[in-house]
Amino acid sequence: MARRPATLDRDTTANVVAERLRDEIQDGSLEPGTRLRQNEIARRFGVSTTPVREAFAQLQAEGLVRIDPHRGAVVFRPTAEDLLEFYEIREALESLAVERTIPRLQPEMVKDLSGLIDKMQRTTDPRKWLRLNDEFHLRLYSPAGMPRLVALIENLRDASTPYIYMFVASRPPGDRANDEHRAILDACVAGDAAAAQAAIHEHLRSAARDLVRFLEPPSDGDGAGTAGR
Amino acid sequence: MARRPATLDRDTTANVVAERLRDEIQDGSLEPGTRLRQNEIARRFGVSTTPVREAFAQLQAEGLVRIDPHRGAVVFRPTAEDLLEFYEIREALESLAVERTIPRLQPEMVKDLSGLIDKMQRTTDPRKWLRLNDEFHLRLYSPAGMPRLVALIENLRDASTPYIYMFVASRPPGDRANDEHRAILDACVAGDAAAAQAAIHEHLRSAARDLVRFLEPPSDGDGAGTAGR
DNA sequence: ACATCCGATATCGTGTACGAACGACCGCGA
DNA sequence: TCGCGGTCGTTCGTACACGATATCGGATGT
Repeated sequence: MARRPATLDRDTTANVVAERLRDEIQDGSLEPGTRLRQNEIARRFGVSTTPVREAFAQLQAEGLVRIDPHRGAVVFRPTAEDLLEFYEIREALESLAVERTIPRLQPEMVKDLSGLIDKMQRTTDPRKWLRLNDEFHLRLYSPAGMPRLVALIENLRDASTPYIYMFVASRPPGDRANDEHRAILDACVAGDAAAAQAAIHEHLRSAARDLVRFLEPPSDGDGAGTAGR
Repeated sequence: MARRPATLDRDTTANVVAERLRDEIQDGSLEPGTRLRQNEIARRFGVSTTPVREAFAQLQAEGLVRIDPHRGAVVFRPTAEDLLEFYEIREALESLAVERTIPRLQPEMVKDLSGLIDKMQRTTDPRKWLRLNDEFHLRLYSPAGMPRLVALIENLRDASTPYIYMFVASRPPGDRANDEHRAILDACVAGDAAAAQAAIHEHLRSAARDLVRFLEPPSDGDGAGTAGR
C-alpha cells in the first residue's frame, strides 16, 4: 500500500519517524511523561510498527525517551537533579570545545556567528529562537575539529530542549542570553580562552538556575506531586 | 552493582544479542571493519532478524558499530584521530568525575579500589585485566553521584576497548598503568583534587600515546595506509 | 458492608515469517 | 575500455502469532 513517491524517501522510514517524533517532543507537542504506544504512532504515520520501534530505539539513544522492557516507551522526564547534571557535564564539554575552537576561529565564522546573535535578538518565536540558539553553539564549536565532541554536546542539548522550550515559551527570551552569547564570542575573538570558558560557565549556570527555578515552583511538599517515571 | 546503564535485561532477546555481540567486539573475536549480516547473526544465535536489528541499533548508539542505510552494519573502526578525540573528551569528563568523587569518597571504597589495583597487578589475562581496569575507573567515579556522567564515560571507554585489547594482548600490561592508578587513588585519598586530575590527565595521555603508536607503526608515509572505513 | 486479595480478560510489546525495495556485482554490447 | 542492463544478495517494511503485563471484576474474610 503506501505507495508514496519514492524520491522523498531518501531516508529510511525509521529515521523520518524518529525525526518527526523528536520535533514533537522538543516543541512540546508530546509532553514529558507521555506514553508512546507503537500501534498508535504507527497508525498516525501510516507505517508499520517495526520502524516505529527502531525510531524509539534511536530516541532512547538520544535520551529523549525511556524504554522499559515489556512496558513501552515514555517521553523522558528528567528530574531537576538530572538537568543539573546535564549542565555540569556540558560545562566540561563546551569548555573543552571552545578552548579548541579559539585558535582556529576564522574571521568569516565570527561574522557568521555575530549575525546569528543579531537574528536571535530580533526573534520572538520560541521555536525559531531555540533553533538559532543551538545553531550558534554548534557552529561555534565546529572549528575545533572534534566531531564526536560536538555530537555529544548536541545530544545533551537535545535532552534538555523540551524544558528550555517550555521555559522560553512561558516568558520572552530575555536579553541576558544574548548578552552572554556576545560575551562568549568576544572572548573568543580576543583569543582569551580563560575568559571564554568563564563566560560559558556563567552562561550555562544561569540557564540551569532559571530552568530549575522554573521546574520547581517554590513550595512543593515532596509528596506524590508527579509520580511519573 | 552498577549494572549496565540503559536497558540491560536478560529479558528481551535483543538485549542478550547485543550483549554477546558487544563482548565479541570488545575481545577481538569480531575485528573492526567486519560486516555484520543480520541473517548470519540471527542463525548463529537461533533467533529471528528483528531482535538482531534492535541489537545493532543499540550497538550503534554505543559507538561500537556503524549502520549505513540499506547497506548494513560494520564493526566500527576508529581512526587514530578518532581515538585521540575520545581520549581528550575522556580527560574532561573523568576530570570532572574525580573532582566530584573526592569529597564523597568513603574509606571502605578506598579499600575496595586498592584491592582492585592489587588484583590487576597479579593478572596476566588481558580480558580479565581490562575488565578490572574498567571496574576500577567506574567504581572510582560512582561516589560522585552523577550516573549520566558515568554512563558517558563508560560508553567512551567501550568504544576504544577493542584497541586497548589488541594492545594489551600484544605486550604484557606493564606496571606503569598500575602505578598511575595508585597515584590517582592516593591523590583522592589525600583530598587533593588538582593532583588527582593531573594524575588522570597523565594516565589518559600516556594511554593514548601508547595506543596511537601501536596503531601507526613508525614509518607510514601518510598515504592511504588504512583506507578502510 | 468495606477492604483486600486473587484471577480472568484485554491490551500492548516482543518475536517470527514473508514479501518488497534497494544496492552491488557481473556479463554483455558498443 | 567504458557504459548499460540484468540478476543476486541483503536490508527494510508488513502482517501476524505469542507472551507478558496491567486492569477490572468478583469472591472472600474480617
